[in-house]
Amino acid sequence: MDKIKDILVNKGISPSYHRMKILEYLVKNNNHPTADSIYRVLAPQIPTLSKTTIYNTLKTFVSKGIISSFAGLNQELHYDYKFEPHVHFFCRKCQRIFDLAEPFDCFKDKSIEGHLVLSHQINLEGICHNCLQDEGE
Amino acid sequence: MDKIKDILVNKGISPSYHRMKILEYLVKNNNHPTADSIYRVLAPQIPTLSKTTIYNTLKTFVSKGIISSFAGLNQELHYDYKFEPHVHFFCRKCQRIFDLAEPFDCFKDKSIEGHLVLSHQINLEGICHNCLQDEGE
DNA sequence: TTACATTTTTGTAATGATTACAAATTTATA
DNA sequence: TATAAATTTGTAATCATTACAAAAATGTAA
Repeated sequence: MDKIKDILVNKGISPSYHRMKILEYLVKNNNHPTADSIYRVLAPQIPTLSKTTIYNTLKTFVSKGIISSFAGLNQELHYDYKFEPHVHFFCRKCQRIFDLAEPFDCFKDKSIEGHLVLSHQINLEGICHNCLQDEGE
Repeated sequence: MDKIKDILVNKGISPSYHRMKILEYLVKNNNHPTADSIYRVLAPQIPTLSKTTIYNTLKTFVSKGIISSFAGLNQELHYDYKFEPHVHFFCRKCQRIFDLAEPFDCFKDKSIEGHLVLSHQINLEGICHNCLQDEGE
């Protein structure tokens, strides 16, 4: 839990209880949660927690570079603590999101056709391993 | 205009007037429009046009593979008729979207770690050429 | 052409994620 | 302890998108 606090302090964010709990959730669960799914898990444990706090906190974390966000198949924002380079695979059947290794590294902080690239996202879409097996049955 | 009609008929979509005008707009304007921006342009020319028709039509086109869609910086859906492989660059300052050449081709219809990849999107974010120049001034 | 069925479009209301904002609470500071 | 600042809450607003039923347009058969 001190590790969580350190992350916040190092980024100049005061480590309030709610912020620590939300970041702790993100660090421990690499399941691409949405604001709503975080709320559903944490609200029972923290009865006073409001959804606005979730949104505020996530927005703060993204702006400070602690987490990243990306749009899912239905436009809902998902959040990600993971920072090793990876790509997201969206399964059209089960709607789950998988992390896959990034097979190259040719964008970050480069200049491409005169444009300065600060971040990049690679999104794959298709049928996941499990759903392919289910189709076969 | 016959070309527009052919595209629709070939995909099994009956070429109604509104559908043709919307597809014509997409074919002629490679400016990544949103449903709303299409509406703002076409509504004055077609006074009876409703926004729901825009949404319905775009959804039909996407499902038939005539156009593709992607989420912009603010989650709004943008539409694209272009089918040569390309990546999208989002400028954080001017919010414009640029098409850049795709520097490799290693996803489409491949199987990666057991998952079948049907489509992919590469999104870059940063400061565009023009905005970099403005900063220098 | 007319009558009927089907398709397309419209317009309004609903949905759902996100944000704005002011009040309430908590925390830090003097 | 008193006061200021930061954080959180809760409700209401926003905005893109969708649902849905009515209206309009189109196609078809007699």
